[in-house]
Amino acid sequence: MSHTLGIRQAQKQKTRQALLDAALQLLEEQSLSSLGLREVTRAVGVAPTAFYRHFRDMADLGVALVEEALSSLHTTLVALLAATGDSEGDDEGEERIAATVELIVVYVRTHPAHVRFIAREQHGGVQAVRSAIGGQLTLFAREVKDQFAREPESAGWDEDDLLMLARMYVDHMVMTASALLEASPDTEERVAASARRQLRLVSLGRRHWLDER
Amino acid sequence: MSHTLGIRQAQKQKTRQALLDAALQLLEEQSLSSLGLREVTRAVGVAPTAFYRHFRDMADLGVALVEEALSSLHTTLVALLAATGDSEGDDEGEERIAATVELIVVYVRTHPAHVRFIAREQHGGVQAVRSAIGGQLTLFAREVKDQFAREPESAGWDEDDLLMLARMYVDHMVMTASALLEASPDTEERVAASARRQLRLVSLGRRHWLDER
DNA sequence: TGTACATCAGTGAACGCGCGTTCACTGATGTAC
DNA sequence: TGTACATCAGTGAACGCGCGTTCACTGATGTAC
Repeated sequence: MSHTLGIRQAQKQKTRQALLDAALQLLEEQSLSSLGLREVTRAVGVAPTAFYRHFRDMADLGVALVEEALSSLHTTLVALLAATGDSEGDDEGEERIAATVELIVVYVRTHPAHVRFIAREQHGGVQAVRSAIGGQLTLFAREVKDQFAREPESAGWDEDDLLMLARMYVDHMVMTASALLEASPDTEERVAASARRQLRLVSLGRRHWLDER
Repeated sequence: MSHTLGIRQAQKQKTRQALLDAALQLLEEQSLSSLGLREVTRAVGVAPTAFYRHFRDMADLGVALVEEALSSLHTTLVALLAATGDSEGDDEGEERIAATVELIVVYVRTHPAHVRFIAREQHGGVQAVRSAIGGQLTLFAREVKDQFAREPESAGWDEDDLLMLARMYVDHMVMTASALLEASPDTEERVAASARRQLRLVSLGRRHWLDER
């Protein structure tokens, strides 16, 4: 009685996923606007024309990749926020900062191609993909803001300032992830240490935000 | 007795500059890895083969563009640091922050194509161009660090922390510039205001950096 | 200043190649009875 | 369960096109005497 999706549809989805995977791998070495449809189908082992059964063009595939990449990032972010919510006041947030950076390090290690894709296409040459990424990052910032709003340190903050702070965190995460990509295994710890100090600085600024009136 | 460079060499340089200008304009709508040599020569009005008198390939032209874009940014940065050096202690640095953001706003208005190029190719698909940009930004960070080192607020800071702070400023500038590009004339002021608040937050963090020991 | 030769920025024809897209097709899967 | 027809993911040939690169060239500019 279980709904098994049908052989045809299952096979179609498998091909679609293969196209996405192949594209993502090819995009490690080039940008979306120079990636060809034939390159992708060749890598998968299907005829070029099969591509059209799944995507209108490469921009369309790019938008699908954004969805895939950022939904996995979303999972990570939610985990990060949950971990962030507890243990307060005891160590000035040092533990949270370490956990945040560690999560980013692990994410980059497990999803390097996704991170590279997002960093590259965030300002890349394909309009539809840029908008998709921008929209998702704005959503992320709003979630982070909502989390911040629940924390006691945010008493007295107005909405705009909270959103600004959240954007700093999100942008900093993307930047750290991208910096970790370029790092070799032995410079990785340096990058992580620098990211932690930057978060510490922002956290200090946050704590003193309302001091001056 | 003045050295007038010669008609031939002057004409060559003029063509070279025309190629750079045409490429920069074409790159507003696409990324370097998808820009063709023939597109560029067609826009200038010379034969495709003339390209090889000036550049080995498009990556080579890209590196030349990085030099052009970041040397004008360098001029702006030096002006910014000079303006930053004076007037201390009276208004918590609010004036300096306003001046910094205003300088970025003006720079983006006067050099939008250069800004877009740097933002796009910083993580783009052409290795040589990525390295060129990365190297220049690192140089910038070092200059900013040297300026910071001269300021009284930096007493007691170690080298690594100063460099980290400088990188935050440089990265923030690039990010703000890129955000301003996407902004319409009526959202521009919102972006600028947010950038100022972010700088204020960092500045607060800087002031309290040594508090905790 | 004038002449003879060298240099070299830009030309234009030619090449082979891979591209995106079209089209009519095939044959396994799905559906109706 | 079996049969007859519909659907549709993937095929393969064909197309016109613009690409990067080669090559021998031209003619204005530069140089030596």
